[in-house]
Amino acid sequence: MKPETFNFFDKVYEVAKQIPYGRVTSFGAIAIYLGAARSARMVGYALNGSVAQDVPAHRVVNRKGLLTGKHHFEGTNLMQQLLESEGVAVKDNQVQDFDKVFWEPIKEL
DNA sequence: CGAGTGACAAAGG
DNA sequence: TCCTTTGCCACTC
Repeated sequence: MKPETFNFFDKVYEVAKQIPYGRVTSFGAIAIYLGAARSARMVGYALNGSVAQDVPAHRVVNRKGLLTGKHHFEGTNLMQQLLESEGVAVKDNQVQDFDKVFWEPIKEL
């Protein structure tokens, strides 16, 4: 694997994999950590293949704590169930105590 | 290589 | 924090 292969997408996967249990992060936080704060959309775009990358994409939500990408999961409430199983309170597709479970790769990494 | 696209974010109302 | 508009930028075709 050459460094050139380690692109934006791959970095997103690496960061997402490092999200601690019971914690969530936002697309913007990951984007900033990757040095592309304005490419937050790409983070979500990359996570499209997160399932194939064994990435817990259910821990990645938008900056409001909303499970914007639940539509990309199998079921309609799978994403929420996964988070609740990890101890993250989710209500109406929105993460409760978002500021408490928020995990910033910038600080942690 | 140009046009379209998107799991967002920030700014304005 | 709600709704709308704008910007952005990496990826795909």
